[in-house]
Amino acid sequence: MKTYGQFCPLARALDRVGDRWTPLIVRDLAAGPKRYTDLLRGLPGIGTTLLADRLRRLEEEGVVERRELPAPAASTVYELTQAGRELSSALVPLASWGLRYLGVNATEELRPEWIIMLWQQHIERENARGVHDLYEFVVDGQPFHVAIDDGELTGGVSPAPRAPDVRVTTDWQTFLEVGLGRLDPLDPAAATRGAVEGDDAAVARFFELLVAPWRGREWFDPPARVADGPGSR
Amino acid sequence: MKTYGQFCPLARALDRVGDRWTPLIVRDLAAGPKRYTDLLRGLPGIGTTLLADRLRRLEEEGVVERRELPAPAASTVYELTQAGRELSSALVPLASWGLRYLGVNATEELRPEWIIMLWQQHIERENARGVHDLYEFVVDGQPFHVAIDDGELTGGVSPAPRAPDVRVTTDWQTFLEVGLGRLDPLDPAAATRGAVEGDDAAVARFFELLVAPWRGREWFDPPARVADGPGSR
DNA sequence: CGGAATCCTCTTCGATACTG
DNA sequence: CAGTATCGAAGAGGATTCCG
Repeated sequence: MKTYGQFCPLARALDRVGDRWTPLIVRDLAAGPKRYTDLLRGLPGIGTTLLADRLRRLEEEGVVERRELPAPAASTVYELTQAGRELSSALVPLASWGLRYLGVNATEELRPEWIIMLWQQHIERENARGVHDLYEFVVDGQPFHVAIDDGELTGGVSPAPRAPDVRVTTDWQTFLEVGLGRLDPLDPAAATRGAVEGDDAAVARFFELLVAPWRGREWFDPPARVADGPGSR
Repeated sequence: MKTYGQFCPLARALDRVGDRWTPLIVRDLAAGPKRYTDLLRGLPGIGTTLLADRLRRLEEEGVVERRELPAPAASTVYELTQAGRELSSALVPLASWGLRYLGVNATEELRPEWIIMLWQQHIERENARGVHDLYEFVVDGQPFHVAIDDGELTGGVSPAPRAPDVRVTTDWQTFLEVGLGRLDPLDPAAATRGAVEGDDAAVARFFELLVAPWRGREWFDPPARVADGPGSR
C-alpha cells in the first residue's frame, strides 16, 4: 500500500492519512496530547507495531509532534500540530456522515469521550445560548460530565467538578436506547432502568439540549443479508 | 480488515468507506454515473476484483446504486445514492486539507476532471459574481473547458462547446508550475512555453479567478528522508 | 466489449513475545 | 513505559480466463 499516484488533493490526503487506524489516531489526539500507551489502550486491536509505524509516518508528514514532558512526569507525548488540528476538523463532516450508521450494533466499545464529542459537535448553539449547566453521568459505574456554557460544551471523563445541576444514573443499554430515540425516558418502563435527578427546569434543559436533537433521526439498518440463492438481488 | 468495533461515528464511517480505494470510487462517481470499466480505467492499480468487491459493499451500504441503462446503450452504470452524494460532500474538507500536499511530486497521473473539481471547489464566488466566461484549455493536446456563470463553475473534458473567451495552450509541466505559483505567466520565459489567447479583459478575469487564488499558497514539502544511520531524525 | 471470477504473489495487519 | 522483533493470517495487485 503505497501511493495512489494521482494528482488529486483527495488522493494526496489519503496517501498520508488514509491508512487503517490513522484517522482514529488523529481523532484520539484531537482531545489533547496522549502517550503511546494511552493511544494503544484507546485503539483496541491496533497492534503495537502498527501504532509505532503510524505515529512515525504522521510525524514525518507534520501532522503529529512528539514532545518530551518536563521533569516530574518525564514521558513522551504525541500531540497534533496545526496541520493535524486542521485534519481533525476536516474529519468532522465524515463523522457526521457516519452518524447514520451509529444505530446499529450498539454492543461495541463505547467510551464516554465519544459521547461528549458527539454532543460537542451537534449541540444547537442557539438553543444553548444563555444556558450554564453542569450535567453528571454515571453509566454502568463510569462517571463523566459535560458543562454547557452559553453554547459551548465541554466535558471530561470524571465526576463533575462541583455539584451538578442534573445527575443521570443508568446503564449503557438504557443510555443508548434513550439517546437513539428508541426508548422514551418518560415511559414508566424507563423509570426502573435509571434515575435522573435535578430540579425540573435543569432536567428539561438537559432533555431539550442533549436528548431531543437525536429523536426522530433516521438510522441506517443494513439490508438483511440474503444467503445466496436463487432470486437474491 | 473488518470493523473497528467502536461506537463512534467516525469509526462507523470508516468501517464503511475507509478501505483503500473506496473514497476515490466515490470521488469518481460524484461527477456522474459511470460504468464498471470507466471506473477501472480511472483508478489505475485498483485490480478488477477489488473494484467489484468495493462496489458490492457500497451497494449494500446504500451508498451506490446499480442501474441498467435503457435500450440502445444497454449497459449497467453505478451511481451515487443520496447518502453517497452526502458522503462525497463530506470528503470535500478532507480534499481541501490534502491540497497542501499537492505541490510535491507533480509527475503523477493527472486528469483534467480533477483540475476542474479543484477550481469548482475553490472558486471565490464573490469575485465571480456577474462573470459569464468560457475558457478552453489544450494541455499536451488534451482539450477541456470550464464555464463560469455568475459564480457557478462547470466544465468538461472536451473542447469548448462554442468559441471560448480565452484559450490556453500549453503542456502540463507549465500548467502546473503556473498553477502552483512557481512560474509567473508574465515571465518572458513562460511565453515560450504556451499561449494565452483572448481579449485582455477576459484574460484578466481568467487569471484573477482561476490562477491568482493559488499564488502565495503554502505547499508542503516532505522532509528530506535521511538514509538511516547514526544521528538520523 | 463490458463485467466480472480465479489464481497467484506480495504486502500489510494483528497478536504475542520480548527489550531498553 | 515505549517501543522493536517475529510470525501466521488477511488483504491488495497483477495477469489470465470466463461469461453474456
